[in-house]
Amino acid sequence: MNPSRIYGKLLKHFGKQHWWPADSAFEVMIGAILTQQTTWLSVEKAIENLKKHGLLSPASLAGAKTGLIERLIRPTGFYKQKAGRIKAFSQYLRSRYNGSIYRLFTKRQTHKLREELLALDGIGNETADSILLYAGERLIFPIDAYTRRVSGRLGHKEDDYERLRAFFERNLPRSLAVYKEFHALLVRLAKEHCRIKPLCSGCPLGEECKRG
DNA sequence: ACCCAGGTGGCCC
DNA sequence: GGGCCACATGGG
Repeated sequence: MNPSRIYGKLLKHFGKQHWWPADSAFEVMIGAILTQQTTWLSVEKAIENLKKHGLLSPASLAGAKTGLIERLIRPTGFYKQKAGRIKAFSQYLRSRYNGSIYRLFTKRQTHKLREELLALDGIGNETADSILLYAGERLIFPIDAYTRRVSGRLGHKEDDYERLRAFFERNLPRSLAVYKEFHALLVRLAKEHCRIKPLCSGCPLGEECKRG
């Protein structure tokens, strides 16, 4: 399969997705943790709750009561785990970077930053890469379950995270805008057409899909 | 009453 | 390297 051609088709069919919806890089990072294994609608509610309580900055979240964070993010599920993780993440930003997202991202090699993020509790491959791309403006292509499913349907055998990421990064133009948009488009496509019960009518991929 | 959601970490072999 | 499991609310 040719990712660039797929990207063109999806963009033409769906239009721009305008990811990542957030008011700040920190909001992107917190959203990236909250959105694990849940719907974006739930994350929006949680983010709204945090905002209402003034808890959308590293300093405020780092000092908040864990029980309060749990209550505010409950709709996203796994809320005890996630509350501890976003608090610990905020404390890490506070102690290591004085709460400055700018200091976190500026003058840092991407792969070093990636290793550093991966070492944190609750930040795995996809979350780290979403943060790097959408909050850090790094040329990293995140692989999520939908991207895996779509590339499988397109006949691509590779399933290993790093190899799949390398494949997309090798075959896409080196453009932040393209990376951001394509990842979002793949999610959109999979949601509408590649669920377990496939809804293939109207799928913009047509004959390219080799399901089964 | 199921099944799924923009994963991660722990444990096992 | 892989396969299973817990984590948990909310919507179809």
